[in-house]
This record gives sequence, structure tokens and C-alpha cells, in this order.
Amino acid sequence: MPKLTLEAKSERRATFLAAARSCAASQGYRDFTIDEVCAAAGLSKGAFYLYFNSKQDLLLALLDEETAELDQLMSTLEASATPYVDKIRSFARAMLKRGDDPGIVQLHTDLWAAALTEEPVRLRLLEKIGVLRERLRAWIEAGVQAGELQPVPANALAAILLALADGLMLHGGVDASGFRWVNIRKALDHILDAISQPSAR
Amino acid sequence: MPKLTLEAKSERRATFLAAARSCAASQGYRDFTIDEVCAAAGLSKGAFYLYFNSKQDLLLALLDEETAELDQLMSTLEASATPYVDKIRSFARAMLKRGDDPGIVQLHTDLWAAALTEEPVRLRLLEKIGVLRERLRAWIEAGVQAGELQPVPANALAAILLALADGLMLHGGVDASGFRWVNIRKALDHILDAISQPSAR
DNA sequence: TATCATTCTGACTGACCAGTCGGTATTTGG
DNA sequence: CCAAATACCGACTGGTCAGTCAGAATGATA
Repeated sequence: MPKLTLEAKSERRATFLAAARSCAASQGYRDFTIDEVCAAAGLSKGAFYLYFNSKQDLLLALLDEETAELDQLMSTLEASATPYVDKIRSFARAMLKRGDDPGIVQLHTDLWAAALTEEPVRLRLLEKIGVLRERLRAWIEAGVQAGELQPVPANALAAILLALADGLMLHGGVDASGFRWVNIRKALDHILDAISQPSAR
Repeated sequence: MPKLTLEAKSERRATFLAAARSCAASQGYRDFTIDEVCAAAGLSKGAFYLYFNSKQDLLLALLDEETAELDQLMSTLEASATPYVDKIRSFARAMLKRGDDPGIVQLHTDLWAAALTEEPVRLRLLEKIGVLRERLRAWIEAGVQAGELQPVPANALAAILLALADGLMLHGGVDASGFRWVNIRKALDHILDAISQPSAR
């Protein structure tokens, strides 16, 4: 076989990633096998190990994809010229919405579980969360400066919002049918209103 | 060997549970082996299977222990005659404090991961969370009635608080050193203050 | 002391699976 | 048309581990 172009290579990789995503969605990272991913990708195990060094490597790639999406979202919100409170609100809502997809929930939880066991995963996750938290912190701080928010410890609030998002995804994933997302959103809006400056409401 | 008394039996079971707890704390449910639990308990694999039907059975027992502790805590707070807002605050703080113990964090995350994969675990977890949420909901509702809290959707707020607790544990577990719990508590207090009635502050 | 139900032991089984590697297919360019 | 380089295949290996079971150990009872 002749040398593959770079695009062709990354296309193959993407094929495996997509397959892994769908496997992880239905069974979880710990339970799907490389053989299953290969079957889903329509390629062989040998081919898989040309594009990934290990199963963990695959997980890290999934993690990167996942957080890139969130980064993207934040950049979009960053660019739009709404007040900071609204950026925060939009971000919270977007995170909430991700909970609708059982696949994302499953993958997310697996990531967390793996992070507690596999050091490289933990470090990568830590790094990704750090980035998100920092951006969120900056928004909150700016919101406080702009008089939109009450003077609240920005870093802690950022951490709380991110943790809440993850927690809601978890709970939503386990209680798929009983979770009234609309009500959650309302309650969250109420809280955001409450910590806004009276003048800004 | 003569027949064991009931106490002796449940003592053996407790021995295995304690051993499992310590194994789960350091390695996670998916990674510890029954052999390791047996070694930690000082008993054999054969003995283990006299007291548990499967590894999953063990996990369910750990889950029961875990939530019993929280139930206990809520009952204590229920009995003390403080305002509802303070009960909620105390509960939130107690949940936060659990995040200090890496073992609890690890076990907790494993539970969630398992719940997404193993149906019996999911159902049991669902049931346990339902109980906690209902009690919390009642407090919030009563708090609103008593004029301590702004009129906020009680069930949704209860769900949010529980999800936040789990999310914070997750984040704290992965970012053990960088998490400033004191600041988190302050920010949380700020939020609780913000959704309290002005007159009650 | 002999008997017996009960508890405990740990080697073993069967299944699973990540990762390997010798071999095969495909195309390019010499 | 023939090498050589590249990509792919999939049977195989080595290791792991949940759960089993045949027999050993124990001590109460008669």
C-alpha cells in the first residue's frame, strides 16, 4: 500500500475515534473492547495500533475532543458582546444541555472514574479543567468589576459552577427520565439572579 | 466448625466490607480484585462467597453503608431545631467535608461509574438519591413557607444541591491539592445568603 | 472419643482482552 | 513487470480475575 496522505491518516484516526465514541456511549470506557471499536470502525486491531499506542491513549484523545468542544463554546461566548452575567448564564445552560446526550454523560463519567485511577488521565483532565475554570473565573471577576455581580470569590464560584455542571450530568445520566431539566434551569437562573447586583436585575 | 451466631456472621461480613472499603479507597471498585479484598480481610475467597453472591453484591452493600451515613446525618439535622436554611447549610457543609477523604471520593465516583453500566447499581443509587432529595426538598419547601427562603422551585434546588455536592467531590478528588475548600464554602455561603429572604439575613 | 454439620481453604477453570507480530494486500516508481 | 515501501489483517500470547468445588479444619454434642 502506498503512503497515505496526512488527511487520510487523520481521517482514519477520526474513524476510530468516532467508533470509540459510540462504543463508550453505550458501554463505557472500561467495558468496551478494542476489538469492538475496530469492528465499529470497520478496521482491524493491527490498524488500530498504528494510530493509537494504547487504550488509554484513545481515552486521552476522546478527552481532548470533549474539552475542545467546550473551549470552542467559551470562545464563541467570549466574542459575543453580552454582559458577563449572560455569558456565564449561557455557558451554564450549554453545559446543562450536554446532559441530554446519554453518550456524553457516559463518556464523561468514565473520564472521571479513569482520572481517579490512571494518573495520565488525571493530569490531562486537571489541565483541561484548569483552563475552563480560569476563563470562567475571568468572566466572573469582570462581572464583579462591571458591577453586574455581587462581590463573590471568583475562583471558588467558577469551581462551583463547573462542579455543578458535572454533578448535574452525573445525576441526569442516572436519573434520565426523572430529571426535569427545565426546572433545573429555572432554579439555576434564580440563583444567578440572586447573586447579581440589584441594579443589574 | 460449629454454627456461627448471627452476630458472628454479620461480623464476618463487616470484616469483608471494611476490607473492600479500604481496597476501593486506594484502587477503585473496578481495579481491586476479590483476592485482594480477601487478603485484606484475612479470609479466603471461598469464605467471601459465603457472605456475598458476587462482586456487584459487595458494591451494593458498600453503597448502602455509604448512604446510611448520609441518612443518619440528615436525621440529626432534622432533629436539631435550627432554621431550615441552617439545616441546608449544615448539610451542604457536611457533604463538602466528605470530599476531604480520598477514599470516599474514589468509592463515590466508582459508584457513579458502575451505576451507568450495571443496571442494579443504577436502580439502587437512584432510590437512595431519591430519598435524600425528597428530604432536602421538604426542608427547602418548609424554608420557603417559613419565609426564610425566596420562593424557589424546591425540588430543582434540592437536585442542584445534591448534584453540586457530588460534582465538588469529583473535582476535589481529581484536584486534591489545588482545591481551596474554605473558599468554596465561603462562596456557597454567599449563594445561600443570596437566595435567603432579605429579612432573614 | 467419634460423629456431624458447618465453616473455611485455595488450587483450578473458563472466559476475557490488551497488545503483538508474521504474513498479506496494494500501489508507486524504477 | 518487479521491487520496495506502506498499510492492513487477525490469530495468537500472556496475563488477569470472578467465581467454583472438593476436601480440610473445627468444635459442639452425645
